[in-house]
Amino acid sequence: MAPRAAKDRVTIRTVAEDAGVSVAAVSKVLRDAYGVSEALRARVKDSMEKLGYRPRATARGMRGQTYTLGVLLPDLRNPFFGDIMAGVNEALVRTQYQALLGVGQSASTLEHALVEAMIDRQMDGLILVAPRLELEELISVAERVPVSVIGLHHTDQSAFDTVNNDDELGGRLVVRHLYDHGHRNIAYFSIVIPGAADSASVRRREHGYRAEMEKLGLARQIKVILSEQTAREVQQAARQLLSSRGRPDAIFCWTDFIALEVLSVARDMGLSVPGDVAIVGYDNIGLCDLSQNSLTSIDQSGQVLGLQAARLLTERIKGRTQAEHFVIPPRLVARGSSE
Amino acid sequence: MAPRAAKDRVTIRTVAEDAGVSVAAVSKVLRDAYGVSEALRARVKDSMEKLGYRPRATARGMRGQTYTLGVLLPDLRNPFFGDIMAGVNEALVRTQYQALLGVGQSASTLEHALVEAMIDRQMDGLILVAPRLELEELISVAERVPVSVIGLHHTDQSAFDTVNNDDELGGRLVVRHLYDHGHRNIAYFSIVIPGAADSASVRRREHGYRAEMEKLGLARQIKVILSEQTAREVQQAARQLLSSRGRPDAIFCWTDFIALEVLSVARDMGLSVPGDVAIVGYDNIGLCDLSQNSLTSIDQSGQVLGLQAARLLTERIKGRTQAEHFVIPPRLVARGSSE
DNA sequence: CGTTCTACGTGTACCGTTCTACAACTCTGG
DNA sequence: CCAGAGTTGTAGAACGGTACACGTAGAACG
Repeated sequence: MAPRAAKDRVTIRTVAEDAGVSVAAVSKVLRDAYGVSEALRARVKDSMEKLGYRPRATARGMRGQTYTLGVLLPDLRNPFFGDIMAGVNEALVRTQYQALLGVGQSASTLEHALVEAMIDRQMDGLILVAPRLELEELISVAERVPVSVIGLHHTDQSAFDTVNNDDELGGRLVVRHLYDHGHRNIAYFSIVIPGAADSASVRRREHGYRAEMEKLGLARQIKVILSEQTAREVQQAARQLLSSRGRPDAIFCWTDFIALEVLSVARDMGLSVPGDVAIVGYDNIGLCDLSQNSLTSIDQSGQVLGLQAARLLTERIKGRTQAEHFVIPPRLVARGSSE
Repeated sequence: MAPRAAKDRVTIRTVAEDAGVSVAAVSKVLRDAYGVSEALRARVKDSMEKLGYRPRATARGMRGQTYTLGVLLPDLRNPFFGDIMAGVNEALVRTQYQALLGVGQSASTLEHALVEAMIDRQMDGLILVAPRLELEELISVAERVPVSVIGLHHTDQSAFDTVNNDDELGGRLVVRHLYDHGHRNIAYFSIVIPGAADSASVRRREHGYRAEMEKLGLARQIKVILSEQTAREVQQAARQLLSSRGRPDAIFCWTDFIALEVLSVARDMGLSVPGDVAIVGYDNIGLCDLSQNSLTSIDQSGQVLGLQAARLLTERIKGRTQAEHFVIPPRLVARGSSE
């Protein structure tokens, strides 16, 4: 059997006894509920302190809240999600809430299982980051628990809140920037996301790219490369693209993580960046700043995304029923890979 | 109020009724407990399927297990921890257990709070990755819940299991490799970890470095640089080191994450790598392979670390009381930054 | 044939909270 | 001085599982 502490565990009853009040009174103090005098509150808090009392979240979950928020991340190797989590934790510090993460590995079956697991654990709310779930399922989840989604522009949905940067504008900014630096043959390097809705970031950035290309009279130069997500496939697609006859003179990669791979292939092939080909990413992760990468990117403030998502979620838990959709303006950060 | 489903929630009682058995019988099926016939098990499983029953982890936690394992990670921007999590999840797939993560941001107060939060949530076991907690506290935690530690060589402890690679050997391998490539003036670039015990990876690697240097008659060349963890401080320390008169011709960085920063500074200063200075990291994260980094590193198989930690933890939960200490042999992966 | 096992199920106390309903007490104003 | 309103505290029923103690039936045994 697992090692357990003796039977002398301190519960709400121990505290009540010590403070000479009822269990219900202690519970009220715990929840900052209405109907306790300052004197009683102080007395109970003293006892809790003295006894080192900590409320058991599992027990609370039976009737009330667990004060736990679940965060679903697609992947842990892309440091961008670290930025988001930093924001989430920042929003939650000094609150009673605790964020716990699950990693879905960008697989819808895993994500589905994870979301269900979080609901089974009676989490008070979920932050879903770029989930690969059907809208239908998102709604079904949101009916059971407050949800805040990052990375999907479902701005017409009332069942859950969304937090995004303006991906379409981001795409336009990139094209505009490259155009201003003399590039015309600009490709968009994207990945295959089975069943990706038009609301997905990857699509919105593509829209922005297409729209700006057309606006600049470069409709015929529009080229979208689709690769599988794995490093191997990305490299292969990049190699193929860079060795093709109509090689683009600039590549807009849908994330920095992909851009770094493309950059690697370009270097490997002896191409000069940005001389032979300019490369731009998206997310502005810390690695962009390293001189060996010096990657131009769009900053979408992952930390702010996380912070806002957590804020909206706690609001919703508190009772808001109307949906809110938060959009952050993207900002281009120019570096050596494009100028 | 948060959106909740109606009162028709399906509980263990609903299932029992539907299957025409007692609640206890259903519970037994759920837990794969002894004393249920195949026929009954099948009948109950059918009902559960039909009704879409899912046991509430909060309720289970009150008396039994929650089937939840907590993982404490120091940081989410270093992709190495993604490798570890991949291993953890791999070990847990097709079990009843679910891993949930917390991020301690390498701050002992945050880590402390997180561990307590996990205990409050009645998690069945904890995997602590390179925790910045005093040994005393580790033991205190391990007395309350099964614990498996990654990244601290407390091989004499019986209260918890440990999983590590042989960091000392790793350090030796690096020095040996650099020596073989003609380097003599080899520095160890490390970071300040307040109260880091001798058991910490960062120290063991240093030991290996020192030992091998001495063995090779390079005792007088031993040089250990200590920097704060932030990118800013690391860069500053690296710049100082690389512009000093006695500039080393090789730098062994305690992690890849740091090595990439040092590499950046070297490039920035116009130094040739490995011509002017060779650079070696530790962890062998995916980024090492990118041609712009081409970073020689020690592979410590993060995935295996995670997998073993999860395996040991579930064993301990099942009842093992004797400690196990798992060690993985490190492997040097040579790349352009050192040859 | 009676006794003892073993396998299979059941009944129900219990886990530690929250929350509803209500009692007791204190004011306030007529 | 008392009705009514507000405030502060209490009792006890949930919540949804687990696990212990026990009942029962059929098999094995001597």
